[in-house]
Amino acid sequence: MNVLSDRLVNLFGALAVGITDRIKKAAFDPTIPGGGETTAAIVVIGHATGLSIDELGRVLGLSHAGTVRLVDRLVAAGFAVRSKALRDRRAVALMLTEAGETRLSAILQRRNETLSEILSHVSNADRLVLERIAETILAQMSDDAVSALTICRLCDERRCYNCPMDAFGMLESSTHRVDP
Amino acid sequence: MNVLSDRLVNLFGALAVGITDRIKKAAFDPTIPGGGETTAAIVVIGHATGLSIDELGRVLGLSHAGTVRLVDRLVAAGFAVRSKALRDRRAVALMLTEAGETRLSAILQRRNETLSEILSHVSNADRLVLERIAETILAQMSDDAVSALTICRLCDERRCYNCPMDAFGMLESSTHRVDP
DNA sequence: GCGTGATATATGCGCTGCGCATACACTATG
DNA sequence: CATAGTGTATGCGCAGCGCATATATCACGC
Repeated sequence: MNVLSDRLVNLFGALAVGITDRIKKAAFDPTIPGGGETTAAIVVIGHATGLSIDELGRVLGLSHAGTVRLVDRLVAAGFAVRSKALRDRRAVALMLTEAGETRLSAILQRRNETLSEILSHVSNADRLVLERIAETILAQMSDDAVSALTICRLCDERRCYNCPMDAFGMLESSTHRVDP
Repeated sequence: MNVLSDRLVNLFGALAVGITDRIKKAAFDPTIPGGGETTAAIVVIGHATGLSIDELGRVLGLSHAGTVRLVDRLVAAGFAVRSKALRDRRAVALMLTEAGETRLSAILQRRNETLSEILSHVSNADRLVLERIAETILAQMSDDAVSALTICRLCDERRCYNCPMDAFGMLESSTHRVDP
């Protein structure tokens, strides 16, 4: 067993909590109805376009009913649509509207700005180590596409070249994103 | 301006979100009534013993009324008590009961185990760098005791030797913790 | 000492988001 | 074509929170 200092454990935990607070605060959009994970829902739908309500609920850790209401709010606000799934006529294929895509871009931009500002105080050499550490830990924190998407539910995955979470595959119902 | 890769931004953000999820899941105690930040309240009261409801509310980011109800739940469950503040007879000095201390220990232990397991996959050399990075970032993320406590609201501060957040001082109403 | 504004706490009220139970539609398998 | 399984939707009630307000105490000026 390695020597693992209590101090590192605490600093690392505090860092995660503090950074997450900042991310959520930055990503929060008051024009999107509903608090909690509603903002994350837009990111997830944008990334895994065509996913079902059931899958979205598992990614966000919500009950089925809660997810239906969340989607109701998103649809009512004009940010997402329920379209017909290709394979399964029971299922719904969720996708963003133009307005939803606009919100998504704004969310991701604010998130990226916040994180960039924070990371700007870390030296170039340390950034390389940090990237390796993050990659190592992330790779062992997920089992499947759902848990990977849960962790990445506020990520700008289009700008995550060689994302380690791609190894966990995609959701059943989501269509492949076509790169612009 | 330094070169800051989009990939690092995303991995770092995903890491923070994923770790925070794990921490909150580990810290969550079903025997404590009320979700949300109720668990964190026990940690905060344990650390800043004697703090007022107003201060607790600012640390947790809740309204005054919400904090009063949170404390109501904690008191009803027997985990905390409202005692009389020394200086100000309007204010309440919050402190944990024996049962509350027991819960606190269990919460912190589960948190520490979770984080230790995650960090066990990081090499010793990288841990040194990670500790330095965390220290650097944390030091510039706080302004005062309230924001420092917010970030540390799930920390085991008794095991955080030379904690960088100590630089931001203590809350007005909290009495100094006496080391055992 | 006394009045005035600020501060700390407590409570009535209503809203929102969520989960549970249930109903319905479609699929899959025999 | 019957039966079990899966995906979605909805009635219902609850828990947590914020807003507005009331009460007690403090701080300060006169």
